Amino acid sequence: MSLLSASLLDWYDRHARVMPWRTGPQARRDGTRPDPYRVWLSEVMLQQTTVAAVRDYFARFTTLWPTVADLAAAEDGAVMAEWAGLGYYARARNLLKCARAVVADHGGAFPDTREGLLSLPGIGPYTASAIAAIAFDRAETVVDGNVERVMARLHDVHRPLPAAKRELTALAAALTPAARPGDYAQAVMDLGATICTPRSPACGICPWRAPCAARAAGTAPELPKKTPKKAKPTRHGIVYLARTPSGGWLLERRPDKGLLGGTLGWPGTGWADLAEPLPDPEPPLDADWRQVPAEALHTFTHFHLRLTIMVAEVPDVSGTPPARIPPGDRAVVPRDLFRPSDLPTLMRKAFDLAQGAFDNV
DNA sequence: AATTCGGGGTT
DNA sequence: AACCCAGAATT
Repeated sequence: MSLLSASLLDWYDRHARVMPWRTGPQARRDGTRPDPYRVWLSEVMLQQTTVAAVRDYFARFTTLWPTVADLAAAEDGAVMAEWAGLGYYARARNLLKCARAVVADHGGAFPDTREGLLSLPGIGPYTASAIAAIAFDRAETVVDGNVERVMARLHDVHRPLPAAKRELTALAAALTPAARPGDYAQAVMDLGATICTPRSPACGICPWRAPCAARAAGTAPELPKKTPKKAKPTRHGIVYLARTPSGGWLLERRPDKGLLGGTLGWPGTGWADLAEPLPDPEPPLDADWRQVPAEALHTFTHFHLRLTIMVAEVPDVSGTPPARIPPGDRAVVPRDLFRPSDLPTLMRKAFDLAQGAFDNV
């Protein structure tokens, strides 16, 4: 093991705060291994998502579905409902595909190699390495945003991302030790998350202070370089919230592909750029629609959205459980089966504004 | 290589 | 506002 790797593992042993879903160095010495199901679930949830945002979702998922077999047997709509608010909903769809593939094709046990894991839905280069290293003690190299930043600074790499990805991966691989690869992987990421932060890195207390090239050059705070991103345009559309006298709501499940794919929401128009012709208002049914005097404002990865909200009272019809609404379809969900927490954040914003409008009538 | 995927916290 | 986040899939 290199001196660099050893010094980082030493730092990790002294400073690591063990994540709730992991066993730490102490547990490893007891001979226990992390549950691959929990490692997988946490790593998928943590893709582009902060630990604070994930914590409650992870607890809920593992309570509802303690094993991969339990999750594989779950209803699609139930999983989408529990994922609501966490974002990147393709992760939830792939989560189910992956769980069902593990049960159907691997006897209910996750593959224990990087290559085997890579073949599963929703598991890419990072997650495959993370599971292999953390759950199965394989000497694989994890490269996430933290590791990219740490390597760019340690070696003073000025080539911008994503072009520098291959170079940074090679630099990280050269440091990965054969011993304790899972702890080492978490150590590099912890270093990036707590000391080698994007801005104002705490170089003074960094275990790699001495060997860090960017620290010596004074370039640490400006690394890694990144190619500039495009500005976000603003789009807008209309949603229609229909409520029945008994308190039911007309909901639809979006098609599985595209933005918010597979999630529950309100019927509405498409979303057009402000410079383009507005989408034709097409209410889902004939009613006395009233406009709510407030818009739902939301920002996605690559555009801003302003949603006009229309509300109306419509006659009662027999209801449908939300999880039973198939993709592309719509139905009235009875009052006692409707949970606003089942909605993605945009649709919940619209609901909250409409709710206020109904209350004021 | 570039784009499409959420949402919230930090600066 | 811009940037960031234990990225993956698609084009």
